[in-house]
Amino acid sequence: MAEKALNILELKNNNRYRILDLLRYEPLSRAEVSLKTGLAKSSVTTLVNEMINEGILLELGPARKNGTAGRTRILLDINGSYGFVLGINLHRKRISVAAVDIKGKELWSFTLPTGDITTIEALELIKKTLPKKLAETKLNIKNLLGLGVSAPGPLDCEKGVILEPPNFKLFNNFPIVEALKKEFGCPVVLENDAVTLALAEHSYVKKQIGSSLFVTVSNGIGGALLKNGDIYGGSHGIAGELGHISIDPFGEECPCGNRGCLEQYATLSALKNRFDIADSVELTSENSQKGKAAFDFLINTMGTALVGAVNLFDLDTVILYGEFDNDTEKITAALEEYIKSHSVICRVHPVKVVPSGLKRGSSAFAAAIPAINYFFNNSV
Amino acid sequence: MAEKALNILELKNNNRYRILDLLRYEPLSRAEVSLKTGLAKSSVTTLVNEMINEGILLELGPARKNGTAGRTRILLDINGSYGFVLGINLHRKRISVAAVDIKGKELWSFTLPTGDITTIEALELIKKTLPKKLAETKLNIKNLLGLGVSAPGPLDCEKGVILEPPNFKLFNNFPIVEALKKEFGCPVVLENDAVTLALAEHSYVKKQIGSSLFVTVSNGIGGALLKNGDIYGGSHGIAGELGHISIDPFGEECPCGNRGCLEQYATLSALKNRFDIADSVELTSENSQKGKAAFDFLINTMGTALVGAVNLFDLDTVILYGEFDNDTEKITAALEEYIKSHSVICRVHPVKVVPSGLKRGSSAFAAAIPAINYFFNNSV
DNA sequence: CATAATTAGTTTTAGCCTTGAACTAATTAT
DNA sequence: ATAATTAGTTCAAGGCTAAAACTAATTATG
Repeated sequence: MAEKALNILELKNNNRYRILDLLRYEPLSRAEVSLKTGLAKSSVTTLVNEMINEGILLELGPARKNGTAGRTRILLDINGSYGFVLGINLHRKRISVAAVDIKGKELWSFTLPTGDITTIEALELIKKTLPKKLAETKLNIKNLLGLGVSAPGPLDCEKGVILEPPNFKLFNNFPIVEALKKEFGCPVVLENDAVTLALAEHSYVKKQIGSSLFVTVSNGIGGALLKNGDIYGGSHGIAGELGHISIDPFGEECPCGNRGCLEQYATLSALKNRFDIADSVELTSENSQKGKAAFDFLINTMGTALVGAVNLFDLDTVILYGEFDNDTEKITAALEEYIKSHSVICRVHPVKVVPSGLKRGSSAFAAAIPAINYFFNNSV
Repeated sequence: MAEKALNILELKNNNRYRILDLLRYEPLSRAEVSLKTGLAKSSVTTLVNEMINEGILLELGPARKNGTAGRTRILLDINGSYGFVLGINLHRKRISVAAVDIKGKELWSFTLPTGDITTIEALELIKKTLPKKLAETKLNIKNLLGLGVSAPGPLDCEKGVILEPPNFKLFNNFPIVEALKKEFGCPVVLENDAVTLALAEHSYVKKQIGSSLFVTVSNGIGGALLKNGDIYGGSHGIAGELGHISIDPFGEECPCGNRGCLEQYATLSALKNRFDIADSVELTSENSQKGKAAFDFLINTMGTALVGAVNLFDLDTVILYGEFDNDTEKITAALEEYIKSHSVICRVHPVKVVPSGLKRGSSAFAAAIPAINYFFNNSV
């Protein structure tokens, strides 16, 4: 209700966006689009045929519905080759880049190790490398429909500025969005990396219905909150900071200012230090006592933070992405059990904890998603 | 993006609702409405004049803008006497009811002590008492535009059912919305009590911009999350359960299943038991050592939970409502200080902690708000 | 195998909504 | 007193969607 009123000119666009948004998840016939949007069949015909002429949509050809009479449907699909976007993930020690077509297909990706580079140097690196790579892979910059940038920690997405991230000095307070917009002449959107991963999971792995929390575990612990596929961004687009939930107010001091933050306990490196284990495999090994202790510790600490999140957010799904590749199922099952027995809400609505369907190293791909979203509906 | 597409018939209604929604907060002229909605002046004229004819809007008469040339504005306002709604707050030991006109003015309210009553008896009591009171106060049931019901704890707002609340057996799993709809023949909406209070604060005390958490402290501790005035309801409309955030995983068992829940520490009765203090006055008294200890304890426990909420939600305001009437400013100031020094986000965006502007005992009034919202925009 | 039934998609006409421009109305600036 | 400014209205024009009647393509049925 807070947005501007719709004038009649925006109405058409609005309905076009709605149709596109439906087709992003699965090919549908005109009849099905009509049913799902509530628009009249005739309106769908008009809008769809316009978009086919413009090249955004494709007809996939006839497709039979099993065991029904009547004319065969003609499935519609987004035309992937209409254009593409670039995703750039900024990381403490590397920058990774991916090209993704508007259907969500990754065209290529690569990683640049950066080491101790300055902001200006990093920007120059991006400016030089991207056009070269585009030329090599025969992608025309004219078809570049947008650019998504993701980074850890607090950002100001509206202003397009990365804000003093802990353990991350690159691009500190630098107006990266403005700089890239100027260079590449396309829309540029900045988003938290956990947010982009959550959106990627929702759009291209499994549509998230209801309220879900996407948790990333690597150097730090990040999180992003989704409600029916929309990000809940909080006041400054930095909601979901699970890593700095205090699970022990008398615990060690954390660089963030708080004490006993989850991030100090439940990352792989923290567990390695505390329990002297070798790797994530040892966590779920039957033979290692140290591994078992570390596993229990992980479940208790992470579980405590998640119970808080479940109670506050009324979650029904928690998605885990990151370091604990090995036997993720065992970890998610244990966390689910922990939450079930420690949350009020769960007595009524059980929470599912599942591993992310995204493969590791999807950050650059994920960074591209907000740019695709922006293309499809002018909003991240 | 998830809703249905707009057909042209809904467009008009949509714009009417937008205009009404603007006028709920302050009287505006047609020109200002045009500016704020983006609708053409001529469209505003048409829509507004229609609504004046229908009796929903009123012209307040000419009003000068200070120091500008031109014709005087004619301020528009919601017509309070167009109709009213009833709010019913269900509490462990009482039911309170309020009549509120659609401008948000409380017409009357009263409280029924219920004691150990059964669900059926309580329902009968409501069915009998309300029409009697309406007749007494000369309110015509024809002008009853809606009915809002609020209750503590987990609910299923969509289905209109109160779900096994802890410490609250009344209406347990009872389809209250259906029953009342049948009896009174108007829309009935069910909402969590903290949610209704948050909406009341937003609509009739101070418009909440950004992300805010409304915290209620009484027998238990509840919470509701607002983003630009819209409730973030979570998966089942029960987000914000601050009271069962664990602040000590090794603490006492809570009836909810978790351990060391905030609710076990930071309510007035918990503090009374733990520190042997007399009342909330003692908390902020200069002379009481016990009071000081209790105060510090309150700030630390509540602060810990709030830091978690701030980090997860990226809050910029926390609003406190409830038991700590005495010297609330001192408590909010201390909490603000605690959060400032314990949250990552706050280093970038300071969080404000403020006492609610609602007077105590606003539950029934607040319960009516979702019904008003429903009247204005068909959504809670 | 022909006809009916069913489902998909298109064409065309009509109606509704918003708009923009030109207007009236009411006030201040000079 | 006249110009400038802001508020609000009227009305013709244009754009979007809807509904109905249509064509198209397939399965069910005897």
